[in-house]
Amino acid sequence: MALQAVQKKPECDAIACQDCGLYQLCLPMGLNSADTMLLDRYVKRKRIVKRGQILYRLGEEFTCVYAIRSGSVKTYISTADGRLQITGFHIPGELLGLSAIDEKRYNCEAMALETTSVCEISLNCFEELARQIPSVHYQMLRMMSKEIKHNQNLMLLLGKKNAEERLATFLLTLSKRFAMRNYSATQFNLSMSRGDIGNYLGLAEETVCRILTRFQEEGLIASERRRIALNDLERLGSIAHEPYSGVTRALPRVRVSHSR
Amino acid sequence: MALQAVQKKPECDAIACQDCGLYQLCLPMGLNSADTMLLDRYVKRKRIVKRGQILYRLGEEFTCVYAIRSGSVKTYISTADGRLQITGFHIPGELLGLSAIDEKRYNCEAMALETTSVCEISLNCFEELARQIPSVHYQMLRMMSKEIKHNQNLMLLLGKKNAEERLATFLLTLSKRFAMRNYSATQFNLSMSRGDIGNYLGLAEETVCRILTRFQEEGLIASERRRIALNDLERLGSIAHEPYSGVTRALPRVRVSHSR
DNA sequence: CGCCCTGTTGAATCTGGTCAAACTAAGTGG
DNA sequence: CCACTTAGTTTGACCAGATTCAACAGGGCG
Repeated sequence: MALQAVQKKPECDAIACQDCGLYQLCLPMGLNSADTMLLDRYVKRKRIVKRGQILYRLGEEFTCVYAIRSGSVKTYISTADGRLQITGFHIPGELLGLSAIDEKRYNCEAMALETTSVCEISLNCFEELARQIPSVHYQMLRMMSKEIKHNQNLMLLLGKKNAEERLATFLLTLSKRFAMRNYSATQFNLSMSRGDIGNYLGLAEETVCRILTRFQEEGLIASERRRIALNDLERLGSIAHEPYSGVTRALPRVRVSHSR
Repeated sequence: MALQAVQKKPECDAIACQDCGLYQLCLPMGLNSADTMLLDRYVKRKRIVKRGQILYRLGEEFTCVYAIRSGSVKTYISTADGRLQITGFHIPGELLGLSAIDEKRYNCEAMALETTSVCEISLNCFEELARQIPSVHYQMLRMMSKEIKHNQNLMLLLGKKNAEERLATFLLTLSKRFAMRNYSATQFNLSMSRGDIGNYLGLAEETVCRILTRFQEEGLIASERRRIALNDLERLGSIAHEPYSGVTRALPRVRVSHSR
């Protein structure tokens, strides 16, 4: 039954897995080599988009999901009067576009932050894939569930955290995502501008700068332009005030908090 | 193929559909009477929770999804130091808990805002249901896709809108959801407190009050405590600055906006 | 009937935004 | 290769919207 995850050991090798984010969808299902072969057939086109180019537009017909191979992408929505809100930054190994399933139209716009290579998987192929390997459906549910959780944490950040907490949270979240993909957790470069970071976190560009300098003065980080090093994950963590995970015990005593 | 929605006319009657939110999952699939019968078998328990009682806790094992029959529920997450962020208000006909699928634990806490009646559908039953009616999977994807879109709009609100815009957006969104379920779009009562509204919108309780009074002075609404009437949907809409839908043309000229 | 919770209003404070300007890095074209 | 342009980043001064603190009013429930 698809709803119960098959938890065999994955057998496709790490290189192939890193090569294309589509594997992320199937890896946790424990595909055998045959399935992995099968998978390869469904990756139709590889596409390169340059910095600033659009991968898909808001409202455009939902035709493909995209798996990022290298580079990075931002997704954003906007008010009718033109204010943008960046809803996510996406790095290699991540899958894009799935949430368009309901309306058959992309519900955000995706723009490359740097030269980016993606796999395009057409919807038809994807459906065929799900027919061949039923637990793909379950895997899709898991990924969307993960995205919902991520978005809820972002809502907590936007609704309740102050500027310092937002920046610290942002840096640590990035760090964890890089670490998960075997990149350095303490040293990486930001493919997005200060403006983008501010936009994403609900802060002004200037505030982002000021707080980064403050972090630097306090020895928490070292940053020069896009290059950044996290020198004190510990202290950053205590600044960030991560969401409560709830595994140890019930929620802490309710403090019907106002924001901030 | 499940990914392609079956778009037959629904055949189960409206009363049954309103009776239990589970139908919402199946309605758009165009179930025939036999399937509808089948569905009934999977609704195991009905449960009544009183105001302030918890439906499920954060981190608790994912055992059931809940369909709201009557009343209303708030869901929220929190920082480790006890600040809460309400992530959603839920009204009759809506389904709760689906996003726990990834981690097999509820990723938020759900509390009744008033005396509320829900259907508990155990995961096992749900899986059995999906086995019997394959497009249930597809329907789940659609619902989660819808939730993601909703959350993104909330991120836009929290990141870029000022207090007036937030309140106007909130009232209109509620109005639309009520209208969709054949309740009045212009007159309803808020089951949540001013504090809850403020928490949800990233504002202080006092700010919510002040702006509601301002709206009332300007004749946009009439409100006395929990009872509210929207007198000028038009003008509320222009205050709200709804998200750009993207159907007519490309995104408006980029204005790399700071927040507020 | 009185207490308590929710909602409302006022005044002071402050975080973070806006505006302006300088500076740096990276292109770009002559 | 260099002057020039452009985009991105940083810092300072000032300001405004929203929060905080506080006091009070009114309903509803025990």
